[in-house]
Amino acid sequence: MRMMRRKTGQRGAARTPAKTRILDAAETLFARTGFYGVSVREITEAAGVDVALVSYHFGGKRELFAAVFQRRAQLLNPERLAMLEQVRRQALPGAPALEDIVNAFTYPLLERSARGGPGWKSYFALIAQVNNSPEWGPILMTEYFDPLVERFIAVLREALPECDAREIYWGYQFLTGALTLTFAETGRIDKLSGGLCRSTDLDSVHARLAHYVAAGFRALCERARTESGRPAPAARRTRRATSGRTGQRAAR
Amino acid sequence: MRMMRRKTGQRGAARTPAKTRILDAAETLFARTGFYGVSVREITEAAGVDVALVSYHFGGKRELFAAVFQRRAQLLNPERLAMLEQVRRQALPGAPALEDIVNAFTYPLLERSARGGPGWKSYFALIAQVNNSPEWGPILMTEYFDPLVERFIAVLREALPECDAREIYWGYQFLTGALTLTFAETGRIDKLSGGLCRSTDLDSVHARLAHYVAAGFRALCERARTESGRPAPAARRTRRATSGRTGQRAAR
DNA sequence: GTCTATATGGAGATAGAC
DNA sequence: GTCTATCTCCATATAGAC
Repeated sequence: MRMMRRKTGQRGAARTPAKTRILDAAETLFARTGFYGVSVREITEAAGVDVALVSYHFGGKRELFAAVFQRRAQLLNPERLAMLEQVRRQALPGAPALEDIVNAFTYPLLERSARGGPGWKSYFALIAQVNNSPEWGPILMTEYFDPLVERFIAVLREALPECDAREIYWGYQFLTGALTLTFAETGRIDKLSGGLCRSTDLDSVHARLAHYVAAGFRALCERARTESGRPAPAARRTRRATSGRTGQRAAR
Repeated sequence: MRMMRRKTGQRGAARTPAKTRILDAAETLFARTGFYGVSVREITEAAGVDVALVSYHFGGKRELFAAVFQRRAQLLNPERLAMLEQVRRQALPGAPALEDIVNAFTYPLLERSARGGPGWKSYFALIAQVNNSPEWGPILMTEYFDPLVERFIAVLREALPECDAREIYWGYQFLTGALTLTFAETGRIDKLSGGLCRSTDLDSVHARLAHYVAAGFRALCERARTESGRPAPAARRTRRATSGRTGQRAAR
């Protein structure tokens, strides 16, 4: 995509390889309308290469989709792991603050989506869709990101040693949902807020998400400690934590 | 879907109308692979009706998609609004607890996804995809849900009168991201947790999400109050809130 | 590694009979 | 309201020349 030398024709010294051009174009287009919303012809036309090269280089459309997904995951995950380990070292002999753990998880992503260029931007929009897809999520997210996630969850558990593991898993799910919706940059918050917030403003997300999530984790652990057995917020009575009955009960 | 009387042929007294059968089948299939991942032929075959009826009843495939989306939104939103007003009344003369506001927003959805039957389950999986789609999100979510969201945000602002509006909008975005990923039920948390948590267990989500989100809102308001001007968690020094430098800074 | 040409099947939509 | 038949176009994939 960036700096491409105009279609086919001049194969001078430094022309981008067809395989890369296909990956770049596919990334942009898949991010826009998903796997089924783009044809390989659209991709190869945008890339300025021949249709048949998708089969040659990747095997088929599905393999191309996986290759797009894998390419940048490989670059991201080592950096995120390194940042996590750095955070751990600096906190020794104690455990790191939750905010720092969450930040090590999200910052490398937010930073690249904000300032890494259009390829990264598309990539994260694609992740938003895949993460929420019953078809692709269990395949691609699991394969390319869950090893890293397991490491993060292990460190979160160190930081919350009293906390039931289930609270951590649910807290992580809420985190990844909030994060990936951010990547979709649908502009919905722009309209809702009358322009006060912009979905492209990832620095604002960076400034807030780790605080939000860390507080959420702490609340889950607190809840598990004090009200195990209680089914849901709607069934409580005290003010400030919750007030009155708010409607139907959860269980039953 | 439920109780359908087997294909075409016996048009006895109470056969489900073709229009409904199409909506039901489309809901299931769109939820699985998205708008482009299903053909109208697959839909009408699953519905046991003729292909041409999609054009006749809806105009075309895109209009069918919107109709699927609209059908249940119309049922949900009045109930959510009523629950919100009930929560407000019961809290008078004060403002409701954040947990109760969030719960009024999420409970009618979680409850139906958990116990409303397969149609509702598919519907929410579809919402998860639409909410994270740069193509459909800005159109469908905005049209069918944002009027309701604006009302919720107004009540949240009443409950957090000192808080900058931007914090509320970002807090809402994180909420809707966490909620809709839950609806996708990708089974990722099952694998990650080794079976300790199940993505189909929406009662566990109901027991946790409002606490998590309410704590997150409070943390955002606190952050805005105490550290406006600070760019991000990575740049702080105190322990427990955050510790040390964790890596690159956010802004600049 | 890249391109031409083609095989084979499916897409969405509609005119018009019933 | 529903179905038959068909129009037109596009999909993915591959065989084989260069």
